[in-house]
Amino acid sequence: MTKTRVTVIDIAKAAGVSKSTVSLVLQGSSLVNEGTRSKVNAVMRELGYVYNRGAANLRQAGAKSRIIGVVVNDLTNSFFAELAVGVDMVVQSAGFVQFLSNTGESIDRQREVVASMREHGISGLIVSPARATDAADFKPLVAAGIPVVVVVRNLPGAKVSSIVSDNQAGMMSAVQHLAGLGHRRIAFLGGFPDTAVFDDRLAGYRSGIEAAGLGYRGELVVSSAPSRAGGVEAIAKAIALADRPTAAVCFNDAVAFGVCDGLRARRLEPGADFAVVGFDDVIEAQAAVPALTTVSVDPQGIGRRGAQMLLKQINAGKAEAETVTTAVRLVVRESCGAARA
Amino acid sequence: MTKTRVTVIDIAKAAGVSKSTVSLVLQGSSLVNEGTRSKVNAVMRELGYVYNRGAANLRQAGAKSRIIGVVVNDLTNSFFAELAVGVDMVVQSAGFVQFLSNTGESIDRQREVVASMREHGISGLIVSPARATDAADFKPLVAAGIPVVVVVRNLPGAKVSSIVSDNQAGMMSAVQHLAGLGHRRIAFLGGFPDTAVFDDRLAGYRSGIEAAGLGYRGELVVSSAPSRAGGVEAIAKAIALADRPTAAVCFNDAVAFGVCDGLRARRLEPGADFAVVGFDDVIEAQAAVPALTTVSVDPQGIGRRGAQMLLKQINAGKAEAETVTTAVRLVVRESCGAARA
DNA sequence: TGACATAATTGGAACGTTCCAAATATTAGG
DNA sequence: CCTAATATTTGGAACGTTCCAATTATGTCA
Repeated sequence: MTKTRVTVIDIAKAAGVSKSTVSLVLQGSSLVNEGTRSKVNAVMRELGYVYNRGAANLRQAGAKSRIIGVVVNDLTNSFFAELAVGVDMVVQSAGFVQFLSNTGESIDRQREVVASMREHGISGLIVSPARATDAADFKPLVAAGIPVVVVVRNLPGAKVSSIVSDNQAGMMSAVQHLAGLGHRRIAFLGGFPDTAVFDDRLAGYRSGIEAAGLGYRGELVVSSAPSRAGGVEAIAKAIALADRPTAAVCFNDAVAFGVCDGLRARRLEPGADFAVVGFDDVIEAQAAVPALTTVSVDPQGIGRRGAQMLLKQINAGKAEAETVTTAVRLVVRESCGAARA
Repeated sequence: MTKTRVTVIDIAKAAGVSKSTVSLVLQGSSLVNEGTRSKVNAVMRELGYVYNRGAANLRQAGAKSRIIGVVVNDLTNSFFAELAVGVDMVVQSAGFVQFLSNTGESIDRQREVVASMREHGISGLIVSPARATDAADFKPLVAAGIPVVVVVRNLPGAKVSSIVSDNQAGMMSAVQHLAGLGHRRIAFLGGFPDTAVFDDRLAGYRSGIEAAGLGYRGELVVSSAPSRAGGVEAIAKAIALADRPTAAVCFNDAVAFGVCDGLRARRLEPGADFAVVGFDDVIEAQAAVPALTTVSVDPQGIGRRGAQMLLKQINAGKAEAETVTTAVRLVVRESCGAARA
């Protein structure tokens, strides 16, 4: 209806004060008289005033936009959705708003999205980088004084803060648990070898194998897409091996679910005929049949923690890169066959 | 490093042209000479120029912010995550960015979030409203010329566009399918009666019952929380009826899973001893045991469609409220017992 | 070459806010 | 009633962009 928006000047005129006073009220300054304040507030309500943050942080000439950018590589994976929710919690209670985008593992998209966020003047960025992201990609951001926190996947070589779960310890405990149940041939299924997370988890697998006194054998490591479909594929290859494994640790829960599908297609019951352990503890893990034994990483916690770290850096005005690995724990349910034993 | 950011004026100076020319280049105007353009572009790259969208749309005095707000009521539910991904797809390829927030069904949070988005000058809003959202809540937005599209849950009485799935037809076909399998006593389980979606689905149930020549009987309708736990509760009540049902359509898939749990707890096998049909076709539906027969609604499609509708309204500059119901289809799997027959 | 069209460029003046220094009101102390 | 202190208010001048009207360069035609 009204073509022209209501500005501080309109408020000022209507309330019989100056625009500066209105601005003071907006900022909750203690300089302004109580009576004036309430009158101004009343007028604002009456005229339906909407604060123009764009204009404000144009003047404020700084990174005071109160926008936090969040970039995840796969929002359809509930792990990352949970992560985003965790970030949102602390970001919102700190009076910031979240700018969330999904890259779907596309590195071009990621670049676009980050550029766009920068144009909008985000005051910080939390990112779970797409595969094969170049460590130098976030250089310009930090050079411009915009704090960046990398979560879930770390970016070796990049001078940014990061929070990753303890992939190595988690995978190691999974392997040792299976070994403790008597399995001697334990496969490692799924995941793309060109990621740091894969390397970490594989290293944990290897340590677990060796700690259990089993020999590490390369043919038991079958990589694939880190998805349900990838899991189906991986288990097919593993089952075809001459020296067939009796158990598997999977790159993540999605792969584990795929492995279960693949087992059933071969009339093998996960848990009973073949032990399966996942990684992540996504929300579906406990409701699945059989309930998935998996390494729990609390994505929401990582999100919250990452957001706290970021806010700290924003407030400090200084980006001291720090790296945190969060503890994980094995959650034993049914798919490993422990219930039977 | 550099305390002061690079502006068009810096570029202008370095390139030996005026700021107006630089602005023209930024907008891709055809007025500017090819040579000048490339020189300006080169300088921009060299100095690491970052466009300041805030300043731009301050001047442009309009809703040209290229930000789309997306508000969902539960991001941890993969249904809504998928929806957001669908929105993001079309929004991004149209050169907009997405501002996503999660309300977690809190109506206060929803208000905050929407207010904040407005301050940031969103040019449109897509919202899956929290429960019990007041139809008048989005009035100020549309009054200010900001298009709003409501998805998934409709807001009767609000003059905004909306996209909802065809709840009525979906539920009706589910009932008819069960009737076709020979069931005469079909229950409707789960959901809160104070929502428009519930009313629609219940109406569909009723039509289905009547179309099949079965009498509608109120005691077969058992409401509960639309969750897994609610499903357990609802089936307990239904089983206790004197004239016990032999099949049930459920408010959504979560309820349906709970119903399966509840049946098993009574040594009844879903699919074989009691037919269960869900609604939504969440990602877990096909992997569950037994695979869930359900009404598929394609959240990503709704997201895409909603975004297209919104963009259309933004471009038209005029919000012609339209309501679309998207088709749904029954996906027959195992939990209805059809495989047996 | 002059006249005129066309192509390319350019200085302000906005946009809605915050900041600053300065002005004005109010109060207290003598 | 004057002075000094304190409490409140206030006009500009920014911020980085786009728009407009006006200017200057480049061609074209007779």
